[in-house]
Amino acid sequence: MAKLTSLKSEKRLLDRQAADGIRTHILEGILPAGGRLLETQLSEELEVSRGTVRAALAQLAREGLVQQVAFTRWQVSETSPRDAWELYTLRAALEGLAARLAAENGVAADHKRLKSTVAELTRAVKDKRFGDVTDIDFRLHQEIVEIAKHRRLAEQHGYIMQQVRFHMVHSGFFPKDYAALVDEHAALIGAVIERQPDLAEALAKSHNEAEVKLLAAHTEENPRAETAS
Amino acid sequence: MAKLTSLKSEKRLLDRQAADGIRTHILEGILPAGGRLLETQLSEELEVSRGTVRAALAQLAREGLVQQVAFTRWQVSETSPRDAWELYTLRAALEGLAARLAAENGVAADHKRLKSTVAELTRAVKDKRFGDVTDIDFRLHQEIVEIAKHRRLAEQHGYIMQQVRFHMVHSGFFPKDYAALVDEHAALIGAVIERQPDLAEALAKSHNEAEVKLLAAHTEENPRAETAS
DNA sequence: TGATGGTTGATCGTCAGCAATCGCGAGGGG
DNA sequence: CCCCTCGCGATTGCTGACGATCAACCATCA
Repeated sequence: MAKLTSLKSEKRLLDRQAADGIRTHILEGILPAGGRLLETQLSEELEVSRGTVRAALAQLAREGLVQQVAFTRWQVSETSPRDAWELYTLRAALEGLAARLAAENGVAADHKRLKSTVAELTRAVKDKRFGDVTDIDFRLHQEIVEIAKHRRLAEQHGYIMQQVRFHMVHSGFFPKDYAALVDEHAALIGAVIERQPDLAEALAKSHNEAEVKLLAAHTEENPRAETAS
Repeated sequence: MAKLTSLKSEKRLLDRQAADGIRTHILEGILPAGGRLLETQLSEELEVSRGTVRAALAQLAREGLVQQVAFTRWQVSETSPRDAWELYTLRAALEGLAARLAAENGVAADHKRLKSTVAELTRAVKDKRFGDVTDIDFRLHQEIVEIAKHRRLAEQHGYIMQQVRFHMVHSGFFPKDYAALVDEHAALIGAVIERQPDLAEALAKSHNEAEVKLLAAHTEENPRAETAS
């Protein structure tokens, strides 16, 4: 008998699927930041019951993409400069730990995968396929986290990166200095492969600090009327 | 006319209240690790509907105290040495950031509160009120996080600390060297008050690393039949 | 103008019920 | 005796409908 992949391995609970659908809409920017979400409308569009929609919205609220105003409304989260600062500082702390662990634990196969992704990133920058650059950038950081073999870290990092992506889409902030971006990633991956935990952690942190400074400059230039927390 | 206090200040959504009730039971060790939770039974005991119980359990699952086995059962999470390692490494990263921010941002009132809590901790150790020591220890770390003024950090730290408490209750691990505990906390708070971010971050991390080593020794001495992840 | 009260529409919580799935033991075959 | 299969009971997953509660809007009236 040939090896079969389980059919039900990807069978997911309905509320998760509903959350996936809404999440995709939010991350693609189809739903505007601060936009209202109606339970009944969502339940009709997704063809699930209102209870299932409520469970999905609660999940998304935990992920930080949606906010619940008790007894009143559900809405897509807003983006403020304060949020961006929180995301990048927290991301620096988490990725610092991830880089350290990856440098300590990574095996040859991991190193090979990282090198391959860095090469992809370099090619995309050289070819000026800037749309792909962001995706590969995200994937590279995710691979480091996976090598760290830390379930809770991976989960938290995933939520943070989701919010980073959300913030990028809605604030129009994207990296600009692609040459520096490639250099920083190459240095970080080099430290991981050469098993230098301290250096890897430091590079991961400084990489994020560089981005938070760029973001601060961006929000200076593009001030928005956002309510302070 | 006497001033009235808002009635709704403590009015909470019912599913949150249900989650609070179950959470307390779990954190006090009344429900054993791995113990099964029946939706029907909980709804009868808490006198809420099954739907509300499901919402509460989903919330607790997101907090890491409960696990959902699809179509089969809800159960209290298990504690493994791997979990403990994850909790302490992640906690070190988060508290490192918190200590850094607290050292940068703390004002006089914050410093006063920290000193007061350290004094409480010192007194409790001197009086050998070891039950109180743990609570004050937790509160001290929470105060540092609050001073950092970082919403997402505070949220994540809260969830982690909840799981740490859960793990302590169910694994029987408690600090032993109370003198060193007081010294480490005093040094950390000193660095925060003297506005030395680098030192504060380093002390917060080493404090947690010390604990993870104690824990490793503890699990060596008290091996349990736990399933590896 | 500004306070009052009513209307509207949304969320919150409950309930009864059915479908989907799993665990486990009885039963049968080797 | 062991192993496999089947079926039953228990539990979870999901639905639709309902009443209660709450916020926002609007008309009324002093």
